[in-house]
Amino acid sequence: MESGRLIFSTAGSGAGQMLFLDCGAGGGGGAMFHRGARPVLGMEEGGRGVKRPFFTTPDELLEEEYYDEQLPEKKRRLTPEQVHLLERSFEEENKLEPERKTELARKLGLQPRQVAVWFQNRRARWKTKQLERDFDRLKASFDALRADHDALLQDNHRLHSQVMSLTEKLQEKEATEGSDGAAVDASGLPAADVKVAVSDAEEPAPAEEAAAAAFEVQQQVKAEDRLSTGSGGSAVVDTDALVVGCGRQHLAAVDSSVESYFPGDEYHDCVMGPMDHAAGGIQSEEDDGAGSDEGCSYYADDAGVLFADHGHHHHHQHADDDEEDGQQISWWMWN
DNA sequence: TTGTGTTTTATTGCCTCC
DNA sequence: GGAGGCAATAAAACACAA
Repeated sequence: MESGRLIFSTAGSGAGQMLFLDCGAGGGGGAMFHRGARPVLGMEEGGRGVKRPFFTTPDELLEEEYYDEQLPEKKRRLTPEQVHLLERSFEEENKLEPERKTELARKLGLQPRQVAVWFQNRRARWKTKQLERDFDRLKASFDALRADHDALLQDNHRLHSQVMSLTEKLQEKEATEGSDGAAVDASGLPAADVKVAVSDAEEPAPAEEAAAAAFEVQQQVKAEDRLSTGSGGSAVVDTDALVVGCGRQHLAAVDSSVESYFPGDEYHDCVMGPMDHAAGGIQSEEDDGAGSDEGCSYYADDAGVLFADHGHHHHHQHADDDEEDGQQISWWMWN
């Protein structure tokens, strides 16, 4: 098409509607529509310079002198009143049904096409803003998570120190008692691996108490380790890295990265989700505070100590015995 | 006044839905 | 296949600093 004007009538409101199509500009924005009838809300002067009216009468459009004088016609912005009405309409509903489009066009003295284009552009702007808002929200969330992660790392270091200290004390105590011939390791397992075995004894020995305390601390350290060493500090933790055995006879925390004392197939049916430290609970991707995996629920108490509820059985890691059947629970520790 | 960045109006081409 | 939506893009209009 040559650069120039294409005039045609439209099916718009009222007789004498004319469209003027200037194809000279090329590219995306070359074509301009000019409405034949005078607008209800016409263009006005404002800002800088004198503005020519975008819309003209059919007579003006047909006057050659007008063309010579006005060409090349330029884009004209909508008046504040037009924009205001369009905005109000957009707030009510951001999609435009044909009837509403026609009605708006009639009210505003615009082509229905212009109204449709305005809505389209407005939706695009809204989407951009929405993306910015979403980004800000996600960034804030990420920053908070990172701060939490940093705090956990610090806690982790502190707890590691405590574990080291307690372990040293325990070893000293064992060495002293061993040299006196008063204490004998009855478990048959290497002393470096097994710190304590809680049996039917009513009162734990002092060494056992220390071991239990050290164990509890280490449990938390291990759990936090996994959280803090996840993918770039993400809150989404690989559940495979956090496994709790839920057998009938035993309850034990097993670190899959460390060689387990237990047969793997005995505890495969209970997988621990990540612990939500802030909430004092464990979160799966779908649950808040508690989750389940194939009949095995898991949660944490106020101290962040892990529970596992396998079916109707309820195990607590620092309980001395099973609440339901009183079966013996052994404490295990690893280095 | 001018150069430059931003906003607004509009087209084009592709896609989806009926 | 036509209508409508959307992404990409062009270009005019506008804002603003130097």
